[in-house]
Amino acid sequence: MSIASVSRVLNGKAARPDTTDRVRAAAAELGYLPDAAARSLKLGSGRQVTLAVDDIGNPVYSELMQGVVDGLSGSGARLSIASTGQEPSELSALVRNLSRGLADGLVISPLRRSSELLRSLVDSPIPVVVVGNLADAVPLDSVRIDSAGAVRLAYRHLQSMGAARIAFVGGPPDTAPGSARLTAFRQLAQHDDGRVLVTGSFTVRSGERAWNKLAALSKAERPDAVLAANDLLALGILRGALSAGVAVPEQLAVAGIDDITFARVFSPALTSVSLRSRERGRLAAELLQHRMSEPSAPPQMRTVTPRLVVRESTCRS
Amino acid sequence: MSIASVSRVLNGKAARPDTTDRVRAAAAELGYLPDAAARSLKLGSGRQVTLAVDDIGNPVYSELMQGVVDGLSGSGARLSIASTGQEPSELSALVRNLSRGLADGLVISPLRRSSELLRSLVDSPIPVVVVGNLADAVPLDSVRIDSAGAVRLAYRHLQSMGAARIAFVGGPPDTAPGSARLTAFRQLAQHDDGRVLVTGSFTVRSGERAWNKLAALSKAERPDAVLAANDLLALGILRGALSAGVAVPEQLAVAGIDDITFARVFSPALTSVSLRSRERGRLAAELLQHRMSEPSAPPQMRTVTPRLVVRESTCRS
DNA sequence: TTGTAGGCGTTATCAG
DNA sequence: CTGATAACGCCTACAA
Repeated sequence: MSIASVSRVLNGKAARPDTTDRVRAAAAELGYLPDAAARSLKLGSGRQVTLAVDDIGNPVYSELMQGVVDGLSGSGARLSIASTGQEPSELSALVRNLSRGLADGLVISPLRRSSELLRSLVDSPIPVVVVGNLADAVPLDSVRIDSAGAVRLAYRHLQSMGAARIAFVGGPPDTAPGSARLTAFRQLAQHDDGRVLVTGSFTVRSGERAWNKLAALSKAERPDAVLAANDLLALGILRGALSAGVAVPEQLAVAGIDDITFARVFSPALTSVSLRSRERGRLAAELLQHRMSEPSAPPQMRTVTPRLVVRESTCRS
Repeated sequence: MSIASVSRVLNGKAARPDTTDRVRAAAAELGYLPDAAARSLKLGSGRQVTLAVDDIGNPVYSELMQGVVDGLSGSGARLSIASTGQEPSELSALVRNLSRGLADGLVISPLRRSSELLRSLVDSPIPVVVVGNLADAVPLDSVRIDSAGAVRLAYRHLQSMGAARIAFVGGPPDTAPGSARLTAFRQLAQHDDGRVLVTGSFTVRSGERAWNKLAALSKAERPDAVLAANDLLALGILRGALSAGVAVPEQLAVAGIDDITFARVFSPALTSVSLRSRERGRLAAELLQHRMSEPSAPPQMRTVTPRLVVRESTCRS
């Protein structure tokens, strides 16, 4: 029995039936498995896709991941996800060390788009798709959202529900979504007396702290609606308000952005603007596969339209 | 400049200073990166750990992952996580295809422990640590929990808060935690008239459906407390009860198991039994590293003690 | 201290 | 249709 025959049979190439059988039998007998490292070395690719995010603890990224799985399904590619989880912006280091053999394609959704990171991405030895709004000059495939549109959707909705003083609770302004959403709100509210609060992280904890600041305001200053830059912040506000005995939405309407799975579970259920994380993941996977099969095609772009999901936190039915 | 010198410098072996400098300069210039596949082939290991779970969408597994990251940090190992996400019990297939070169160690937390899966695990060509309660005869490292203790903690607590009729909402009985927690409850409640409901999945949706069944009960039969087999089910119950205008905890007390991050965010905050997912992840990573350095040591076991976290859903302060 | 050469397990080419 | 053989890129004796 020769090495070459084994390789052929296991890769589904033509072979005489009895040879095929003998090989299969022997492989089963010995528990033989092809060595993925060697195959990857020889072929120059191991059908391995990596998803890199800052914090897989955030439900948004779990959903993004589900989408990537959807988009990859049937292609035979394996997905491995890398999350720094601890230090933000360790992503740069992660990307730099992503040599061939570890991954053959990368989907990345970076909170902070430092120029260092972008350079690593452009120079990457493997195909890259970015989930986020890049500058047009960056020659990279990307899946984008209309941040300004998302904020506007929520803002107009709050107004239409009768809110007179809408406060904005933003995330860290040094992050891409943090700054985009903040800018969008300022744009909209420049003629209203909208109050703006900025927090240190996109977390429930930060949302609760933001609530405390809001609650300390004088009666006249206090908002009757809050637009939060993401759902975790919104949930923190909601939690704070409810604990303080403030009725939602009667005394305070609250809306978030992202429409995470838990948004509908909360009580009152959270009104939110869906950014279709799952679909974005799917699109990213498709772009990546296209890029892997056609490495020198011009950069592509997909844009996803935000959608308002009205629930109890802004509108008691 | 010779290949060997490059290899030596890049791996931190001794070399003359000026050689070192020249190599580094050239590497930076050319953007050279060692090919991980080739290195892995030669060395027989790529410092790559895989975490396999049924559904990374479940917050429990996100926390487990954080723990594995904690336990791995400083070891230089990379973590990649594999989630079937779609078909339950595709884990078997995943494990069977996990040849050398893809991963050098595996942490797995299977919902269903089919004998097929266990066989794959025992025969695996790479070290394996199981997060879950294996039969003692299975020669595998494992991180365990005291399921019966966890259920008892919640049950006794509900009793001590004055609950007279405690209903149990269980998960799928064909899963390991589903069956263990159900058995534990039956054991405890055999002399009480505790009602038992079994659901098809450990999800919020299933919890809501279970609430509908509970709500359809006659006044006399209706429970005054619910013990749910996990927090997602508990949240579903909570959501259902609140929507129906039932006061929690005054008319219905609700307790869950897992103590997911969102448990404290919910309003009323959910009483739950912590199974310390993050610590279990950390322990699993430690066991795995030990196993990788000492492949033929006898199987080890760690057990984590559950802890009751009392919050508003059982006890209005 | 540096260079040369062999082989890790696989696939692809080329004779038989 | 099958068997021998040459790379893939790396690390590591061993020789210089």
